[in-house]
Amino acid sequence: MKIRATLKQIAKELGVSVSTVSKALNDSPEISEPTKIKIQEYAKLKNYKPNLTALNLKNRSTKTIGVIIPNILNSFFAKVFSGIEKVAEAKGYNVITCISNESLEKEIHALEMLSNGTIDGFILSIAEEAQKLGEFSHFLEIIKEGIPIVMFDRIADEVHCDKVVVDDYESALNAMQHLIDSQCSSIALFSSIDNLSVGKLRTKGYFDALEKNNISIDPQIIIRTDNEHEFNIQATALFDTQKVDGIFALDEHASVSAMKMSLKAGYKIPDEVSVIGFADGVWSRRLTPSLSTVSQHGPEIGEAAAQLLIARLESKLENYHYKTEIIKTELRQRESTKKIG
Amino acid sequence: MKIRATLKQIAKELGVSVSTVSKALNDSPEISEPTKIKIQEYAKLKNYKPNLTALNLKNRSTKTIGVIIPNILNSFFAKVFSGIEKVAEAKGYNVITCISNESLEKEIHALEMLSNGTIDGFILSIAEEAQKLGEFSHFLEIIKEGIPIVMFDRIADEVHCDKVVVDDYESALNAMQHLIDSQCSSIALFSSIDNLSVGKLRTKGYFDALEKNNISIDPQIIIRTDNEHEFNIQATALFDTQKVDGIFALDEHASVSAMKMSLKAGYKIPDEVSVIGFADGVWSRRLTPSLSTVSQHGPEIGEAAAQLLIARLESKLENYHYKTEIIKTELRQRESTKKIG
DNA sequence: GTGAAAGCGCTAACAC
DNA sequence: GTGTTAGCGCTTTCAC
Repeated sequence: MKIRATLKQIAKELGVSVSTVSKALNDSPEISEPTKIKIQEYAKLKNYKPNLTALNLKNRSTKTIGVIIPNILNSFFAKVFSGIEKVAEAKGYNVITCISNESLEKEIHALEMLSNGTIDGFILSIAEEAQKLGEFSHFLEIIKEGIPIVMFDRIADEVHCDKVVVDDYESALNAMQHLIDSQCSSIALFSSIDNLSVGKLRTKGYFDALEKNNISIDPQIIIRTDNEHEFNIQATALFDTQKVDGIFALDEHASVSAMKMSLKAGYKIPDEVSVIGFADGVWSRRLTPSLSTVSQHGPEIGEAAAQLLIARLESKLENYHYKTEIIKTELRQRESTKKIG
Repeated sequence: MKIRATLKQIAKELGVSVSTVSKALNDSPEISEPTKIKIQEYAKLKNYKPNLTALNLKNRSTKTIGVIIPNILNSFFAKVFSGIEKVAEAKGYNVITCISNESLEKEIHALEMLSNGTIDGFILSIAEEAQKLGEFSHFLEIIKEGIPIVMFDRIADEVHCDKVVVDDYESALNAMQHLIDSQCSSIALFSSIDNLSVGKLRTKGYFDALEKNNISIDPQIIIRTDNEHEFNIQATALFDTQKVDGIFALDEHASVSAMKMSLKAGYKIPDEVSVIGFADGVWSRRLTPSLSTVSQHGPEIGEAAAQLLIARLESKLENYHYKTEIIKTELRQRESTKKIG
């Protein structure tokens, strides 16, 4: 194990001072060409790399972004992450990642662990548990310490910071309108994320779309749960007892279950029942029939969040005006919904 | 923006020396109880957190693992990542993540960017481009600098380091045997990852299984490509011209295409054609019919890799004996294959 | 043009 | 028991 070359070492071996070496390697005009060349070549030979930790200490900045994601196995978050990483990489930032696993405790721990000089700022989406309990004081603490936070997707109005969200309410309205326009009149709501901010917004879109179109609400065909197990029970029961001609699903599990259960119940999709859901695009296309989805542009969300954070980190003047950026969704019509002529 | 509390500051405000504060906060027995308490309470009040960057500089270690992943949108890597993160978190390590996006250049860049004191060691899976070109010198460089690397899944025999792999060859043999035992005699090979080390191993398993069972090789029903586009062309052609009663697919795209195209071609699965593939378990279950897969235990791979790396980092004595750990796969029989009585 | 010295925040050996 | 000092690796004034 070769030990890493340092300025001091090079200086000694070349019989010059540390500061000369430093300046030479930074191509300072103070240093004469000959010495500069000599030092630079020697450094290359020795494979010298400046120690970033030391630089960070000096600069009081680490060029590192902390990302806290509730669940990396959820492809939406993986996509957002890829967007963050892309922008970060382009701007010379590192990304340090923690997974809260939807747990408040792990979220707090991650925040603690990184808020000690390791990172310059956070990008995060709130853990389910925190959102369910309405517990956001750990974020406020961090912000009070002067570390900027950008929240995406699952946000909290109580926390003042930059945010990137999807127009969940609008996109629900929109998706519902599409179902209604294609002659669905008895549209079920499928949600296994009723505890999340985004779930609530989408649900509101469902109700408002019905109201706007003078369709009465049928509580029998509405499933609002906060976990997959309970969802499965209720959905199975629903298929046994109710008839629907449309399903609006608020999350991936609900979307796919809607498809699978409809097929099993003998429905023809989309002739007898249309399905629209929030789900991963690649996999939705792979289903037979393919699933129409509300596409959330995950990478763009990540990119926007990273832009926002880096902009704030690099703006000298403190700008107390927090921005909330809204990324538009898109309705992807595939085979699970009827074409509207 | 409140400025972060430092030892120096606290020392001044309390009228003691920096080292007293440091010792008090580290609960050193050298310090008397009263002062200790006084200092500790004041520190808590000021919300003091030791600056990790400074500590890292002092300790010449960062308790941070660099992870380089070819593509986070591939759920296999996301799973491995979650395993890495879990172990790292448990052992008090941070995880810093880069995505090579299958590009050699980005892989080199990530390696460079982090090998300057930012991280203590790497966990990575080789980018497709690097593997295709057989270009591994950048890894050797890093190892020569004394930074340990653990490779997983896509590895290179040329690089001596700790490794974690799946028994790709064995699991291919195994999956093939299952198809053969369930009376498939004309089994297609579907691969869109023929350039990867894992793809080659699985392919070898395919051939050897055929040979062992005295089934002749039919080149007409073998698709070996290194990209999805070319794969789609060849697969479409195959379904137009050939008849098969079994498909062994080496990657997710090939697996799902096999299902979708079979259904479209009017095959009954599994009665007329059986399909086994390497693919994500959750989504395979969601397909109709559900897909039988070779399950790779992604999280376990990540956990093993992290264990291996941390063990090496924390072992004082240099142990030149590199380990290769093999994580067993499991054949998950679902609806796309016939039950064997 | 080159070097000495201070300092980023922290710890630890060594005085007192 | 408490303080002084040196040093981790680097940059940057300020002398020379």
